[in-house]
Amino acid sequence: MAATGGTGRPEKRKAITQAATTVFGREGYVRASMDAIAAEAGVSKRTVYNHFADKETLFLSVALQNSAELTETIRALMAKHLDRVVDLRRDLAGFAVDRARAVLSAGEHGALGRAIRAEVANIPADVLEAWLEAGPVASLRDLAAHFEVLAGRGLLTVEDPALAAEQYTLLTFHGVAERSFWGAVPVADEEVERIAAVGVDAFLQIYGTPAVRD
Amino acid sequence: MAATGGTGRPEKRKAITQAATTVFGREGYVRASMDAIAAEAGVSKRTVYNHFADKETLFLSVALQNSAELTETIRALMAKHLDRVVDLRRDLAGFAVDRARAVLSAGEHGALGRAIRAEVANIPADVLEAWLEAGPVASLRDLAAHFEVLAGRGLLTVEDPALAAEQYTLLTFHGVAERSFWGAVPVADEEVERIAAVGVDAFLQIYGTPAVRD
DNA sequence: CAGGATAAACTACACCGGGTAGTTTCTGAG
DNA sequence: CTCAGAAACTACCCGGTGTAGTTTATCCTG
Repeated sequence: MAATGGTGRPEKRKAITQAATTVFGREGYVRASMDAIAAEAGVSKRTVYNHFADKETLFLSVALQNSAELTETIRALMAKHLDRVVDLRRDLAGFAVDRARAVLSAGEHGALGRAIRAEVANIPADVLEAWLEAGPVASLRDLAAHFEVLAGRGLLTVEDPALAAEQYTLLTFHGVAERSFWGAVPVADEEVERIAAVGVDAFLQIYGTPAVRD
Repeated sequence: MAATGGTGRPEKRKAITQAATTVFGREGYVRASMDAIAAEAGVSKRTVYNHFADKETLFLSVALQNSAELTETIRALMAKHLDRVVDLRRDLAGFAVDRARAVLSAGEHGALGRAIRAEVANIPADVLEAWLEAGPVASLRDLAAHFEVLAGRGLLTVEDPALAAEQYTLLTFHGVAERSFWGAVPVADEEVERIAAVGVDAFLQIYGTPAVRD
């Protein structure tokens, strides 16, 4: 019967979610088996079902958790690069590179995002919305807030910070994301840096103040 | 044993590839069953295996075919909007809207692309490369050629046509593609038009000649 | 040109080995 | 006495094959 809630020993639960993240990220939802997840967690299948009602519940749970964690990671990268900007072009490019690496690294950080994108047609609308809200939408909002500050300091000319954040993301990130199929295919580091650089160039042609646009 | 080649009655073969495109697009590779494909084609399962060695061969075959067809569709849209440009902003936006609709329509045109993106980790590298070459890469090249012509006419200031084509695609298309998860989630028509409009605005701020940039 | 033989292709259906989600039962440990 | 481990069990579904009989196209013969 097992509630979806916090039944059972917390450390087992942690091991299960960790294992599920790994296996779902590696195999995708359909291919991943509950046996494999239990084995990866070093736990019996009985224990898995003691913590999570069924496969779908487990998947959606780790998906949401992963989304929030990744958003937190990106938020930290933003703080690192955009809180104390001295060289705008350099800092924007630095954030772009770090974010691309964080999301598209072979590790399971972004791998689960691939699984969600693959399974999106079979995810309930409200859960999908929650995932978006905890992940991409939140990051976009964070970035927009940073751009607003930078505009206030006269470093950017931004009328619609949300739009600027989206276009920055498109120009510096989505090209790599698409090329690497969201991390499934490796992309060389220098390629990531090159794309970040030309993306920031383009971004600054749109939003840079004259002092920085050249 | 059935070769992958041209064995069997051509019309049956056509029915099978058509059905496979539909079912793979709707269900994804793993969920789609050969029984379902045979049923959809109105053909016995044995006939399917008479034409295609196995499930993977069938999938990769229709994937490649679909990629080429979609490229041809987009090529036609480019010709329609960009061969005789009179109002650059309007024509660039018109192409963006039409392409987004063509690729992201609920119909199976782009649905198979979702299946490939979902399965990309399990696709042989050479087949993936062929798919890219017949699809996205080809479209990018076509678009770059058009931009070069427009630059020659003094309508755009373009040093690297390939880069301009990629950035145009990012700014006017990838935002919608991501938002709709490549067609899995519907996007309102006016939203597509809005994104195309602001995307073209940004693009022209980067590449427009002074006469058209305002 | 008619028509029947021939070979290739297709259908229907049963079948196999294997794998899956989820449940249950029994056992042992804290 | 409660919870978790181990493993077997149920009730499927899937990819792929084998077979026996039927359709379809082709072509040769009269």
